[in-house]
Amino acid sequence: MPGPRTTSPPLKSRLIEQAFLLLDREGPDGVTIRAVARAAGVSHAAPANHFADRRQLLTEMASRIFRQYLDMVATRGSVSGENRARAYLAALTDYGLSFPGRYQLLWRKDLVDWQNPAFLDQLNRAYDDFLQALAAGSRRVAAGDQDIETLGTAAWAMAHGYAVLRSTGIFEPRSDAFTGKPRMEAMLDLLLGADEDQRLPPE
Amino acid sequence: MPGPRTTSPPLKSRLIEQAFLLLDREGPDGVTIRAVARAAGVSHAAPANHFADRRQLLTEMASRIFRQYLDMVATRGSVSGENRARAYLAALTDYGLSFPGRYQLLWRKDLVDWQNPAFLDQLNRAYDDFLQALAAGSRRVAAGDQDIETLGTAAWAMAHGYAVLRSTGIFEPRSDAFTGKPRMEAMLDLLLGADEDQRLPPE
DNA sequence: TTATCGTATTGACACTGTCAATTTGGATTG
DNA sequence: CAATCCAAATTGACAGTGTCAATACGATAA
Repeated sequence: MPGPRTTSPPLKSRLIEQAFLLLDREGPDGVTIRAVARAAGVSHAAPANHFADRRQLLTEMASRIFRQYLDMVATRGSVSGENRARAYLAALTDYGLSFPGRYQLLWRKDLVDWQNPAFLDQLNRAYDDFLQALAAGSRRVAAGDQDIETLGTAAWAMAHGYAVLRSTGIFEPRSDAFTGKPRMEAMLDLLLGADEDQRLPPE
Repeated sequence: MPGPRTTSPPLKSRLIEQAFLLLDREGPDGVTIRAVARAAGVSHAAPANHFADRRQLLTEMASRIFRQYLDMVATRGSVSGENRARAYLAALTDYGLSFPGRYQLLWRKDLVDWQNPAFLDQLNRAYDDFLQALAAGSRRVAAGDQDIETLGTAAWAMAHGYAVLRSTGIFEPRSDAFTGKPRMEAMLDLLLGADEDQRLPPE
């Protein structure tokens, strides 16, 4: 039996596709059920068959966004040779600046259901992996005189905060005055140490 | 003649008062023009005489919130004796955790007009003061081998990021495993140095 | 008294999310 | 093949929202 012959791309995927276009163009508030339906060429109530409500649509989008971010981390880590912990952090701000709408959505608790088990599990798994990579690359943690969670929280908060503040326009993109490195790299050096776990030669 | 007999407190201040009640109870999205008008006991279009649109109301609220934050910084600095830079950072997360709705509003670019000159000026002035305090308390900056803006950006981003992530519930309130200090303090130690610019005895 | 002008009210419009009732069309039966 | 069934899409409605236009109100000024 040759499987169910799908007559056209299922509406659900078309809806999500259009929703992402709206998200990138107009931000989270532009993603209304009715606008998505219009963009997909269906009636305003058609999406209700695939998403219980607006929050569920946005939660599903957030889940995909997070997966996309993790892909970026994996790619970056294996390509540039920087250690995995730094890849997590640098990719976070890079992603936030490349896709402001998607990034903003991720942290809008009112629009995304953080209690969603799939989403929560994905996030916890990533954070644990990040902490492990961080511990492996830090001399002070290895020596046992530094709380890995404090370091991890500090680094994650810094990367996230920088992404948010850059995307609001409060911070300008500048380089460190002494090293010439991009600001984010210099900031990570401050926290993680410029001398430890560097893989690239100082050029 | 005993002065102009004001029949009742001016509507504008009553509106803002009710708006803050709504903000604290329901978050930024609960502050609708109509809800504020209802709470103040006037018709739905009455606020239009005092705020051109919803964005302007929320921008005015954001301005007051920022001023309130600066007051908290000043009080904290003069009471605890910690240096001014640390007071800025600690107060930021404290405020964010004490008033989640107000803090969330501050960073909602879609709801608050960051280009508002008064608001922008207030923010820049505070940030410059923060940088100056930071420079005064840092040996490495004083020695001239550390970009003060990188340090300031890192610290500000970290404090803001931590406030946001704590208020979403991603991070739990815990103490540093080695020093026993609150997490935020331990994080600041990582960045600013635990040994420099400490005013309080180690108890 | 009359005129004026800032302020509040009423009413409307286009938009939103969500629910109920209905239609549709393809697959699954008898 | 024809009858049935059922998921999926449509239509229509309701209560909200922000915002605009026209109106009514009231104190002050002439």
